[in-house]
Amino acid sequence: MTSEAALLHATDSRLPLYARLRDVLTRRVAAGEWAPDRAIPAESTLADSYGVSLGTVRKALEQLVDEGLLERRQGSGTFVRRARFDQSLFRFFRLSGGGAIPASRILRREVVDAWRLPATPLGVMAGGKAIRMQRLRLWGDEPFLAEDILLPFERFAGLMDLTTDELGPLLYPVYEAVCGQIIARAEEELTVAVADEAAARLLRCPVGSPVVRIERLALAHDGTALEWRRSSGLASQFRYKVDIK
Amino acid sequence: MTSEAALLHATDSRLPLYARLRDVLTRRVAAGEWAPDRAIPAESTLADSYGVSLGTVRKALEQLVDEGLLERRQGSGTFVRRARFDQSLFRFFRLSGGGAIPASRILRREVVDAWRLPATPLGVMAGGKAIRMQRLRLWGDEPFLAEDILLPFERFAGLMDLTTDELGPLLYPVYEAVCGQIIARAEEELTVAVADEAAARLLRCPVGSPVVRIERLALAHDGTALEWRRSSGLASQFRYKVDIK
DNA sequence: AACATATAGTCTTATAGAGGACTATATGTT
DNA sequence: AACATATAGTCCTCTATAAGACTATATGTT
Repeated sequence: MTSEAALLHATDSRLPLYARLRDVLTRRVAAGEWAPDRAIPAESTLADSYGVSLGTVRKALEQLVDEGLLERRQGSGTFVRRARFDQSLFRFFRLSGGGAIPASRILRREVVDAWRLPATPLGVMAGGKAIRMQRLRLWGDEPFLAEDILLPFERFAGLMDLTTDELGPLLYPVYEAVCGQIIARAEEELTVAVADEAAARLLRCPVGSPVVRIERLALAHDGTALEWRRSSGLASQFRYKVDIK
Repeated sequence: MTSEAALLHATDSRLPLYARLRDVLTRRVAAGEWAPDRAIPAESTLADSYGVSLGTVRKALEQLVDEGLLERRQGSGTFVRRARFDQSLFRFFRLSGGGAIPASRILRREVVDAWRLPATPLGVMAGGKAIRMQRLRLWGDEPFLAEDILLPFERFAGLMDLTTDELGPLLYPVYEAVCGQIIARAEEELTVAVADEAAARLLRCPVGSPVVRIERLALAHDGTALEWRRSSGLASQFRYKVDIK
């Protein structure tokens, strides 16, 4: 359409055309215009809509694919990518049994005043109430990860209506199905600590043995913080591989 | 030239043209045809040489840039990228004082029979002799990393002619200048362990305190293993950030 | 010697078009 | 109902061309 074309060319910064188109499309995805796993308009359609050439569209899409926002399937279309990083655990922990998802046991679930929390993560949930969950992840009968999860109540109130059994081992799909909240990306920070009494009891290890601590802030497409969690895992199970170039 | 063009089109796999060109160029870089920081032929030249269009060359180069093999400088040329990952420490350790390189102290340097080594890394140096160095890295007067480095003697014999002072805080430039060995990439694996007596003494920490262990295998462009090292660092200084998508 | 200016060479952006490859759906046949 | 085949729609490869932007060097001027 001419309206969209005008809109694009109006953002008359010094950025090249494909970069402007990329930013425009990012905003449309962030605004939730297309649901995850849904096809966005075809390259040729976009080219027409915005009044640019096919190559320019392709270059914009290419970057968004690299960023992990989109996903292309030849012959089928270009799709909003659904983040699936519960597998991130496998990057960090050496877990026997390939591919399968470790079991979860929810130990606690409560609504708390956010401002009462020990260290409110980044002031995210300032003011309001928060849902707090404690969860244990285990491989078979062996616990290897203790999690402390914090969610802003107003967005995730629906969670409290479910039984803990209904929550299942993967939370992010539940967030989406029950609360309509979609996790787009996350920032993780790893450090090493020693197990305090609580952690030692949960992980069945001696007090003072080393644990890896993972703090994760999960964000929506538009950058608002949706979930914070701190996980403590047995350091003996920890392993991480990197390729450096 | 026609010879090169023929060579490219002869590799008549089912791979697209740009992928074949990419592989051919990879081999030329790996063969050391262009030194690091040296410009390779211009895009237009390559297009002519191989008898393909400019767009095809650009797509091939693009991938090599993404892989970290090449580097483009507008107006100037396309260059073989020099791997500079001594900064990888900063990804893993929270070091006060931004940017500066931590000091090094070489504690030991000797030639050993490779087959005598406790766990010959990947059987790399099988048979021959090896250079073994022990090094301590410190921030000011604070030691934070103890390194055990292994090199195949036949390639790195020249190192034994230098004083340990001449080695300096960065080894890879020395490898290149003195021995002509260029590190292209590396594989690292991180685990958590507890300090044994030797490590505790070096790092000035109690025996049994948690340490992060980094095992690195550094490789040449053609994939031959050039250096293996195991570093142990104070876990209290360890921190690693990731963005997940 | 210092500074401005031109110039050649390089990568970058953008366009247009043609044919191929792949996928999902519709259609027809058995 | 099951299976093959056609078809439309999508992304993918490759070509060709033109003008812009940036860098380094050469040249000229002061």
